Amino acid sequence: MRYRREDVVQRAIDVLDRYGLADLSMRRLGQELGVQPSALYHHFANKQMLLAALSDEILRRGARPVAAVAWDERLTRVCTALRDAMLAYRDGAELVGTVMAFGLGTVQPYDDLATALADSGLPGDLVPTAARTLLHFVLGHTLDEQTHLQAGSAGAIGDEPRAGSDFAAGLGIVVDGIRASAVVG
Amino acid sequence: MRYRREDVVQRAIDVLDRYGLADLSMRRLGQELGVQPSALYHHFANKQMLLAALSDEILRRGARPVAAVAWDERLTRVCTALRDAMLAYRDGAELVGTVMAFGLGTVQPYDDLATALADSGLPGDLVPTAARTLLHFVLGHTLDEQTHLQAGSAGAIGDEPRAGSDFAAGLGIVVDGIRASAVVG
DNA sequence: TTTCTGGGCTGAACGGCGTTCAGGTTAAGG
DNA sequence: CCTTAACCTGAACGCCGTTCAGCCCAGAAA
Repeated sequence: MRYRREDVVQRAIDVLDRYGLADLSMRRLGQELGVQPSALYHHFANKQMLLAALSDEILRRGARPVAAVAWDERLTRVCTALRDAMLAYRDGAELVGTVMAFGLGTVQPYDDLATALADSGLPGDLVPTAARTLLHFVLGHTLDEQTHLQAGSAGAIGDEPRAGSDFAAGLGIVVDGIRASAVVG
Repeated sequence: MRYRREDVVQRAIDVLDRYGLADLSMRRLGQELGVQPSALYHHFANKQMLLAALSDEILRRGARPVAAVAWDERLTRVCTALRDAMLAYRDGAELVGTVMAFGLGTVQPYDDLATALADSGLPGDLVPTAARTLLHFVLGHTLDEQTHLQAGSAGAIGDEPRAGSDFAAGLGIVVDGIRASAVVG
């Protein structure tokens, strides 16, 4: 059985979802494919690049077209779609977060936010700042949520549920802040 | 030479600041102390606990008394102090971030924020949400900033400087959002 | 059908890593 | 001086990412 790049990505996402990021090693993935670990280096320069490809694929699968609505509603939908995309796979938020921290992978999420912010009436030089602020919130909140969710489902201590509405509330705060800067500025 | 727990923490912070988190291994630290790696396990149950102790110590060293000023000014100072504390050591933000993600280490930063938010007029059930939102922003922004700073000082591509004022601007957005919820709610 | 070619892979090794454990050593209080 | 507990040794276990010389075989070209 010979594989192409996309086959490896698919299988890696399987392993990620079943065993978690910590157990997604090159050796494990090779074994899962019935292949030597070194074979993977014909598809990816190193593990970082493989992870970047995983992150991109997960975000691509979670991408949803955003309707042309009011900028704040649109912003909410983009952020929620990003969150949902990461929550769709085990350790998805951790994966996407580390890939972005290394400066690898798509900047699609940032671009989506910047685009939505263009209609907000925000002064142009605040758009990148606002986009990054939203990104940091969504990444941080989702990472937190996913970690606690998985810790809970692993039979750990009964962490307060902290409903998904907490995300909406936190996002509301940030969007309100953007609105304030948009109206005043 | 025999060491106590705090000696190990001090030396580990040295290694962290000089070589970075990736090169802070138990073997490396043992070697730095002239001690077998296994000796470290008499002071810490595992590496995670050591890192948690490092994180706590770094935050403790950066702690500053916050004056009794208006809640928003106070919030800004607490967040800035947290950022400064993490920026004071190489990979400080990454360290503190991972320790908090694992649910280890102090919750001092969270408590400080929650305390400052108590005077904001925010409805009580929004205080935890707002505190976490601020925490996610500060952690995410500082991690980003520190990563790019260090990449830049390593002679990499000339990333746009993105002045420290970007932090203030982003923080301003979130604080504005809190003010909006405080006034309306 | 045969030849060629290059993408995919093997197998072994290198130098790391966190962690465990049985037992030795040493500083400090009685 | 003796005891005791804290501290440490040395070796091993089973992982990890990555490199490299060379083999194999599907499919295009002749």
